[in-house]
Amino acid sequence: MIRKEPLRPGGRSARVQASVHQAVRALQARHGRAGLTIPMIAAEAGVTPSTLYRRWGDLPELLADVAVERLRPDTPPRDTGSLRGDLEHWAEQIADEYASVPGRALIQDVLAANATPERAYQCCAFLREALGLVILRAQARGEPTPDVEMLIDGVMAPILYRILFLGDRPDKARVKALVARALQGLA
Amino acid sequence: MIRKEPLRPGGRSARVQASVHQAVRALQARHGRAGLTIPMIAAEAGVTPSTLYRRWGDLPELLADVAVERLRPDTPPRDTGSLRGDLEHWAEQIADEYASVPGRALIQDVLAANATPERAYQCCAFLREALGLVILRAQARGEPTPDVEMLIDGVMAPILYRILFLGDRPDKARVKALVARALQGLA
DNA sequence: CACCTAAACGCAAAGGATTTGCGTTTAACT
DNA sequence: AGTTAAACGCAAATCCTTTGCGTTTAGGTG
Repeated sequence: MIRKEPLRPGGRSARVQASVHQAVRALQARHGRAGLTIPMIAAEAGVTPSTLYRRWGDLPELLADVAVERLRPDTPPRDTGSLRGDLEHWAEQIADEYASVPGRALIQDVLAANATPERAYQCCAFLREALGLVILRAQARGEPTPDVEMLIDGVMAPILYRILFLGDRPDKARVKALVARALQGLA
Repeated sequence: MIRKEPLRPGGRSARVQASVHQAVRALQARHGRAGLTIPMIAAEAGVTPSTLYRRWGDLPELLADVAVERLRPDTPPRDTGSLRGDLEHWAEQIADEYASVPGRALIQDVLAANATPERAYQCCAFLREALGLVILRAQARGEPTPDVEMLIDGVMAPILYRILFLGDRPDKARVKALVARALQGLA
């Protein structure tokens, strides 16, 4: 949904986009992710391949577009009653989601689309938004809080680094330690 | 170089591999990275496309193979006389290298090769090795040292996260702060 | 409400890329 | 020197990608 909406005349943008996204989800669920092609997606979505080539350029771009939508959080972080609890619970949830086979593939799809780095930025923005909410709740409780960048560097970056480069979901103890370290020495 | 060496009969493995790697470097330097194709690389390397398809499967795998070799460090981290100095200097160097346009592309190539996650692991191993050396030198000086995983989480992960997801090379002040925080509270 | 315009789409042909079977060459081992 | 199996070159078949052109659609206008 990064493309500018057609403010000018023609364009059935929305309808095609929706059916293509749905087609990709269906095909990825049915077959694996490997071997997915643009003609295949076009057939499933009921459009011609040239439409997809014109709109997205190539398969990686299309997959990245779908991936960003799927990475968009559907629910805000759970309120556990404390900053530490919120962070631990939410970081665990993100780790589970991103370390799963489909989750890791989504991140790869986003990072592989080298034509539009804005998509990777968008994914980080989802995390920032969630962290911002957690921080606001903590401030409302009167707890001392770190800033968002500290949590990005101290908690999210290590989790994502390990998932991406080591194929390794950090275990609960490590996540707890990352959170503890990020909260260390607050006023 | 991940493939098992041909311990059995045939195979001119090494010769083809070398000329293909060289061809990719030459083509990426001449034209951009975009628009690179397997037939193009095959022509430059003086082999037939089918050879490359049989050995690597597809373009992302081939590019990932070349990228890992190019990410292999050629010199050990400089000895500045102190652990903090070594880490700061080396982290700056890695940040510069990985945040450059070709550097970022190499990392993307490595992460995009979803058939062989071992390559991403290998890249992390390069960093671990360098960090291990820095730590050994510090221990020889009698300095207290963190363990490698602490530095991976505290210094390398944030740098790489920001380069990959934000397209943003952390500035010198942030790198210094990351190092300082990772060294905080050592025995 | 009817008309106008430009973007998006479908179709189909042309141009490349990918796959695959088969014969040949190469390197290690005897 | 002979043997063997992997790797390679070649070429045909298949599939994907690109592109020109006519048609449809959505938004703007009189």
